[in-house]
Amino acid sequence: MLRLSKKTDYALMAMKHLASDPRRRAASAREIAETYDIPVELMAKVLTRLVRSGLLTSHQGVHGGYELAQPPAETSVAAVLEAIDGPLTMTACTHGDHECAQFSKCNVRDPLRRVQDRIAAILAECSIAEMAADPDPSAPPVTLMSSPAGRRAPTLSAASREP
Amino acid sequence: MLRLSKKTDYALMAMKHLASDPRRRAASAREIAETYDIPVELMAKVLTRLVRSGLLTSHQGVHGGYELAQPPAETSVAAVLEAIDGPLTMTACTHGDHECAQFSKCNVRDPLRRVQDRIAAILAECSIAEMAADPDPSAPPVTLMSSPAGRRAPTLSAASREP
DNA sequence: TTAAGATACGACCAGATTAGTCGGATATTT
DNA sequence: AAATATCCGACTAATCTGGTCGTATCTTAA
Repeated sequence: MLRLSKKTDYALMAMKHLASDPRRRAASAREIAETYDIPVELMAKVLTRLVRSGLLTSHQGVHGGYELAQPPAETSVAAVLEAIDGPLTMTACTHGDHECAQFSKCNVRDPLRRVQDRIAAILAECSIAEMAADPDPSAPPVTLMSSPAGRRAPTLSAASREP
Repeated sequence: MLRLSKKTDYALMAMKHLASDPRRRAASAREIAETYDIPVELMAKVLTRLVRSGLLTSHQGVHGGYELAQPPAETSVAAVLEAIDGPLTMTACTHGDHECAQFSKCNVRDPLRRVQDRIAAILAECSIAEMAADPDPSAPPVTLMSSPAGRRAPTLSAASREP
């Protein structure tokens, strides 16, 4: 059913979290994981993959954490998918692997490749910034009355969700 | 990686096979399976799912088999996917299932849904007829010198597609 | 009437993939 | 030195998937 892996979900959540964090400082794996109820170790694993792919930068030590390596408008959803799950492949034969038993006789290879290209285009067009523009249900879009000087913007208080 | 299941691949192969079969008569599961080197029982299972979804009609008995229930231009790739793997869902929460542990805090649900909608649109737009229009690599498009009297009309191939 | 060729259906198994866990190493700030 | 981090690999458990098997039923043709 063309489902995204859970790790990819987590990666996108983290990317959006970082993109919409007004403070724009490093967030730790623990912080992100707890915000969204994700197992910490798993979140950490996902984040290091994003670092290795160049989408995040990391900083160790007491006030370390992760930051976006690029402005959110320049990171595509496709890039995040690929960072976690490897190249986008709808079928076994998409990337050179002629391991599919039907390879020589397959009659849908080329048409499917075209469909895949169109899907890849959609994912490449959609940026993290666009996702971040979407109002976060658990964090009201705009400061309604709080943060007079914008110190701790309300987005952070995802913990104080409605009961 | 958004990969199609093997069963879906097989289903699409079968659909295209039927769509581009010039004879336009029922093809048996065995025939299709052998053409593409697919395990017969598995092919049969896939085909019955397509029947149950109304994309094929079946006919039992000695000269039975499967036929397209509709003209190929009216069956979308999306319909085939759904017949085999159920509704298209990129994420766990797409269709009402609030079973995802992150449901209440998820910040990417709505944006992802929009992405999914766009992908679904692509799959809905692409018909089996379009796939069949694509030349089948293992079956050269036109009879080069055979069929002296045109019993097996050479026009069949992709040429005879134009509603 | 019977044999052959076909679909229909459900149960089952084995391998692969995925989600999640654990333990330990290393870096950085206080 | 202690606390808070990332980093890394190995491991387990659960789920999913591809594929198999057995059996029942239908339909045609000899």
